[in-house]
Amino acid sequence: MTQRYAFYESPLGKILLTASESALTGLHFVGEKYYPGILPTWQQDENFIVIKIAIAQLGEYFAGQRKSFDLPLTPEGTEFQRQVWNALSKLRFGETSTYAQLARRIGNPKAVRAVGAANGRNPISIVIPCHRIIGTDGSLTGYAGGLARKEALLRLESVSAEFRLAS
Amino acid sequence: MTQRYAFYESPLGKILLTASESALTGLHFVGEKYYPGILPTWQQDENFIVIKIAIAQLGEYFAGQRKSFDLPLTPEGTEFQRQVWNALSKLRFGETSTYAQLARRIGNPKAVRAVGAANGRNPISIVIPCHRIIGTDGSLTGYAGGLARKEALLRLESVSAEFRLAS
DNA sequence: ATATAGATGTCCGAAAACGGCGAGTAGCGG
DNA sequence: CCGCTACTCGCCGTTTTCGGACATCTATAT
Repeated sequence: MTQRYAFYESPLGKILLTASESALTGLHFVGEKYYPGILPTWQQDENFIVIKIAIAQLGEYFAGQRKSFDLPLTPEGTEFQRQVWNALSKLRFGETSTYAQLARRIGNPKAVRAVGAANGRNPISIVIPCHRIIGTDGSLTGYAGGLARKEALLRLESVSAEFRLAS
Repeated sequence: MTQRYAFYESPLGKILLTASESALTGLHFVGEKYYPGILPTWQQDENFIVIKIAIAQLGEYFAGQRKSFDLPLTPEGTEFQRQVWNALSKLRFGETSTYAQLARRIGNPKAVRAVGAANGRNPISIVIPCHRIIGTDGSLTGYAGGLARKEALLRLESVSAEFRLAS
């Protein structure tokens, strides 16, 4: 099963999209913490249907016209990670939650730190909204793409980011 | 141990009274500086014996008919605070004292400022007469319920407030 | 197997800030 | 000089803040 990929120039920097035959498998800011790189066997194809749709929806999202994504996704990870990402996906545009709440949500209330780790390994940024998770004390704490991007995304979703930073 | 409470409309404003099973635990002007608020678990009961007596005696006090209160009290606070409130209670109607004198009285002559703080946290206003404490230079300096009320109480006790203010 | 690190949260102790003050000093104007 | 005001500084308990230690759970690397 060959992977296709393409780049998209977002307002927050260049993004790499990767797709399997039938679904999106990755969405990473170029050069971010866990940036996967490109294998020689992959083929670049910005017209591949899944990728095309993804890029279109991203455009709308950054323009403030879209509040939820509608795309086939197959994020690859362990059982635990998929639980976390699953719970993540239920957060809607503009909502935020904390690592502790998320841990409770998946029925593993003490696995707070593990949730943080899993959150960081989210392979499909933005679409799986790992940026909506902040610390219990309101601090942003971290983001694979850099805190600046996390703040920008939250601001885009009109969650008063300044307020949170002020505290 | 559930708390009961009731309100009393005094000439100086609405007052919240709270009581434990056997004694008065609080007496605050509504909205004053350290106003405690009401917890959902408390029950309103203006006919509870302790509260009833308190209200009756307050009525007499404000009418100028009563010069000392006769009520079971259990003010909650630290060791130091209870010392201060205890010493306070020995001041009689019409008497005044200073923060410095009070500090000496409890054998901690240098804790003047701390006495001021403890004074401010008095949970049972009027009955524990924190309003009878003024600055060494005769100024009223402060009152959780507002200086106007302090002055009014002192005037009610016929301590020539005008004289003190004039100086 | 075992050890280690991570996009956390809680707890506890130390340290600093904060008051319902007073005494002491320095400036001002009578 | 005298009286008054304004300001600084020491004092002490309480409250708030801050920082480090630890608990806890997964994934990754030996």
